[in-house]
Amino acid sequence: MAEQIRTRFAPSPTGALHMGGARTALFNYLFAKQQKGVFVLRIEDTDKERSKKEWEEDILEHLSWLGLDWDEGPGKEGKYGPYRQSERTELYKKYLLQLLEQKQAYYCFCKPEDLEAQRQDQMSRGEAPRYLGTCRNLSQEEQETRLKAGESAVIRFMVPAKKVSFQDLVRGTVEFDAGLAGDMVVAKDLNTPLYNFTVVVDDHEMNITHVIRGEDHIPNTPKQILLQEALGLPRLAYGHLPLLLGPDRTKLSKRHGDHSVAQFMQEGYLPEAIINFLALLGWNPGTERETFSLTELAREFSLERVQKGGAIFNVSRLDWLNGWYIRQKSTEEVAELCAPYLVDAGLLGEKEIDIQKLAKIVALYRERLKKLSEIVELVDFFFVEKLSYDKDLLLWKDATREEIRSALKKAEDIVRAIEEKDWNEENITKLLMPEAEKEKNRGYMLWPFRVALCGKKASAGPFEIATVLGKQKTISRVQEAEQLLI
RNA sequence: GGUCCCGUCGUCUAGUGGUCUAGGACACUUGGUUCUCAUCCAAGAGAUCACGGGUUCGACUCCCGUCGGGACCGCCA
Repeated sequence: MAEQIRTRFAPSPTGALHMGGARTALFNYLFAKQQKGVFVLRIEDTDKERSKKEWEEDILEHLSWLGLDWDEGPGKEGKYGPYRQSERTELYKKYLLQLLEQKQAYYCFCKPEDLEAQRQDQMSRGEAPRYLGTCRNLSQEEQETRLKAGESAVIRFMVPAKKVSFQDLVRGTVEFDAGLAGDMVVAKDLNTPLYNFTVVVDDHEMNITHVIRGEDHIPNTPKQILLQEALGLPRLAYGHLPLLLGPDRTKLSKRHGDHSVAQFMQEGYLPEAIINFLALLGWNPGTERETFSLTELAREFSLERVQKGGAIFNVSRLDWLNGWYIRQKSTEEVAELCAPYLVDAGLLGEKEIDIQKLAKIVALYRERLKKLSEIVELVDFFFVEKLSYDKDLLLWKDATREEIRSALKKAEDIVRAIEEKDWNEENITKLLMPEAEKEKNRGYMLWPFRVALCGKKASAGPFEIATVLGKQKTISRVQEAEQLLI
């Protein structure tokens, strides 16, 4: 039996889960699921300064919201835990000691300021900045005495000066001269290992088989491979994903605005839409199909079909997908999803939520929604007592106030004659439409009638609105409009 | 600057030597459907396949070069 595929998403809790991270997580999830493998979530919180519990919570919460459930990770302990690097210090220490004993790592006493000056100097001369190896040949004794004397030091890995090439799952052969940057710091001390080191240890210890991450990690891969070789660990499979880009074609970042998943969730984007959108950014099924659920994606996904070039994060496409997913839902479901927005806007009390009633309103607007948050300004007129709008809005084309007012009066009379029990869309349409036909064109009656009911230049149809509004409110709003025109 | 990666409509992309006078989707424009908006339907505009040179009977597809864009060069991850 072939070895089970294991992928991982390894965010550092130094900020909210953003779209780029979500897409990396998604691709790892899809690859694992499609191969009947395991998707691991590992929190890389070795940077004690910048890591915050709240960010970890944000990441966990939004990953779950997106439906990217991890098989192992925080809250879902498996046999390779713990899944927070801050809880694995002893493990890293063991490997650090191994490296030191093998004389493939050494203590470096160079001052950060000196190193920085060196870098500046190299840069100014147009050279590649690299560590010169000042402490590389310090004897064991000297290292120990200086350490005992309390001199501050870091641990450097003796990077072999050789070319490393690996088969990237999306790019093919990638070759690097790893020695170029000089010996790298793998830990500040035995209890404070750094990124490139902990990744190598954990990916091995957690039995990860495929490392799928952003293209920005390509330069880290050869370093990690060399570390694996020094530690005697097997090499993993790597796949580097194209970056998510801003409109200026640079890596998506804060500069391009807030792209946290939390933000999109608040605005009323559906997880299905975000997943679908993200999946098609850098990957495609090879068919002309555009919409996929998570499960369908997991079935279709393959790393071979992942794009090499970066992709611009194009919100209008997300909007279209989001609208599409909203239209796929039942009115009850959409009402359920919209309710919190109406409550937040103060249009509805928490306790007054009646999904059946709300569904009738939502039914008129479901196909107009791109984001759930838009529901508020679309349907607010159903919830307020008195409308406020510019009276000129009632005027249709070249009609005079008088003409409009009399059309409204006619509509009012017709509507008034309808019995409460017969108040439904069919009847209202049947009685009002012929009358509207008598005008120069229907707009002379329908436009002001509709504006009178909702106070907006764009809305659902007048008969639908009247039906939901009810007879009393319909009549009073038409009367109010007539008043405005006097 | 060095190293590495990438380069088909505005955007996401299909395309693995001939079926491509380059297909789809979003966005855009126009028309149709009960006044508006949206949906839906139909149509349209939009890509000298970055450029130059090879290889080949034939290149968007293979090779080389050029140009352009990006990522990375931390005691962050």
